[in-house]
Amino acid sequence: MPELPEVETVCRGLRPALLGKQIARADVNRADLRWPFPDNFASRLCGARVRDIRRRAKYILAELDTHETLIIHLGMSGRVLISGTSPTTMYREHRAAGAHDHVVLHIEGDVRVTYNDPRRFGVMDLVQTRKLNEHRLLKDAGPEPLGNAFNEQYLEAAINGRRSPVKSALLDQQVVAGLGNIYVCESLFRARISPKRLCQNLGSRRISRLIPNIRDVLQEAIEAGGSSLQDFRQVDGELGYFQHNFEVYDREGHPCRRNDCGGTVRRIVQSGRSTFYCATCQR
DNA sequence: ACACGACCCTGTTCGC
DNA sequence: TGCGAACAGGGTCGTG
Repeated sequence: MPELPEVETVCRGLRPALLGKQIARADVNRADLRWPFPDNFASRLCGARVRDIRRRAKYILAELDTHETLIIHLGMSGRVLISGTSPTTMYREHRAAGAHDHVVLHIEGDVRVTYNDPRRFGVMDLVQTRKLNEHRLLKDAGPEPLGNAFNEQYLEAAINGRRSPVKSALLDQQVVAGLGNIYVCESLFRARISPKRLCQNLGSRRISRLIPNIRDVLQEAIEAGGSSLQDFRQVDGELGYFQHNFEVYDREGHPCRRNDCGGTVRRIVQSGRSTFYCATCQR
């Protein structure tokens, strides 16, 4: 579920609840997610104050005043929910502890941040802030697709000579950081590029079309609060709305939405993942 | 170096 | 209604 727009939505929701606030207690309810939690995880969080919250690729980075940064990845099914009982907060009331609530941060002022992840493909780690960029999960990440470094010259060089389909290349987090299956499908549709086209046959015109279409679809999804499939929620429990704007994702057999195209959305499998596209207008 | 499949784990949906 | 197979937005690892 969580690709760049969903992670960005979570970050934006966490900021008002956490910035400048102290973590009074951390309940860590199991030993691991995808990997073990770091040593003394709960005690290192306890008493820390949150100085900054930002996103890099699909990672949430919470910088603490203890010179450490909490790294959170939502995997496929990770969710973050904020609750509170204080009348000064706008969050829904605390719920009973649920299945798969693996970590609960108790924030000063009776606010809770709950991390829930049924499949446990998520990750949490705590590292020295000054070494953040050397972290194994972050050091090889490609440029942010919404940043200036992600431009035509960069992308052309990054995928030049690759033999793989463009779909696979765009899913590679070293090529560009933060895209996932949904937004790659949607970007390729907007750019009218077949997901099966090999990188080496893209040509500069298609590459230049790709850049603004990737940016636009991500920006629009962020503004819609992300996409809610299954039960992805924003941190306050609200749904995201961008799923209503999908043009190909999960629309197998439906008519292509491009004016006068007349094609039908197809589903194929590429490197084990579903790809949705219109073979009539994507070339 | 690159590209692909298997794998991690649980929940939901679909076909019989 | 029950049951197994297929599938799901993530990434890593080993293999050829």
